[in-house]
Amino acid sequence: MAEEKVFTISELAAMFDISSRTIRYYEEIGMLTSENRDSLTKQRSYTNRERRRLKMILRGKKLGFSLQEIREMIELYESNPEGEAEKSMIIAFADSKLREIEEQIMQLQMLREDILTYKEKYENSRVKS
Amino acid sequence: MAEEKVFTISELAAMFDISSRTIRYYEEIGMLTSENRDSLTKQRSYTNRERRRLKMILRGKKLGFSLQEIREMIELYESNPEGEAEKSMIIAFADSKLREIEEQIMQLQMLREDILTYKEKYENSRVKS
DNA sequence: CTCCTAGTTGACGTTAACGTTAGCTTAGTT
DNA sequence: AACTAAGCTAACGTTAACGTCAACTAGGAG
Repeated sequence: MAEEKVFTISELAAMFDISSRTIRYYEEIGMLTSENRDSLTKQRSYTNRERRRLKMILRGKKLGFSLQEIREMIELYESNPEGEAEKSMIIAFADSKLREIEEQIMQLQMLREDILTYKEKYENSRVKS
Repeated sequence: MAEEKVFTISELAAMFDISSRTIRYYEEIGMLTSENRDSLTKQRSYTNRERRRLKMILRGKKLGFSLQEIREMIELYESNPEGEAEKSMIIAFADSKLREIEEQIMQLQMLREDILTYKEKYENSRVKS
């Protein structure tokens, strides 16, 4: 197996155009982990696994979810349910999130239509170039 | 013309399930106006026009936009451009917002797919009822 | 050895978006 | 007349999500 590439905190920050502080903050509140820190220098290092996790967090943010909501989704995503009851709970949670997301998509499409209509109003009133 | 119905602040708040304070706050930062306040009691009253405006604000919030961004969109929406230059600016702004929104819709659809896939994984592993 | 760069840990500062409380007025009961 | 409900202003409080700054350490470059 190829040695997996690891990143420093500022490399990771640059990738997503955020600050190092933001990454440390996410760790502070337990949304990101940095195991295998250099035992001497205490420097953090990140693997692709953490990079993907961070990407999920930032996607959630862009969609308007709070870090708290994102945390719940991710925890669910990475949970390993034991019994049938837990599985059912997960499915129920997923369903409710799905409805939320579908509602959001619909609203966005309506907003899109509104803006389009609005825009056309001005395009049609322009002088022919 | 029929007399237009007006609402008190708490009626309006109840309609949208928000607090009166929130409405006053929106006025404070200039996103909502309440003309025609009772000259003696200083009580605010709202017409359908303001109700629609509030609805737009709340829709924006649900979609994850900040009040500042929403303010810009509404200002644009209600602006009355004079020359061709202004119209072009409005159209350009609308286009950029449209791209933003379309991107957001795409991301949401991807998230939706992810959740669906994830959910099916658990549904298929359940015992037949 | 000196300097510079990157990183670290506190800890306090900041902004948006309201919540909460106090003290006052007015309108409508009882 | 006393009380209650709804609203008002002014002002301080709160939470999320970082920004910023100080004081320190380790690893190279020259």
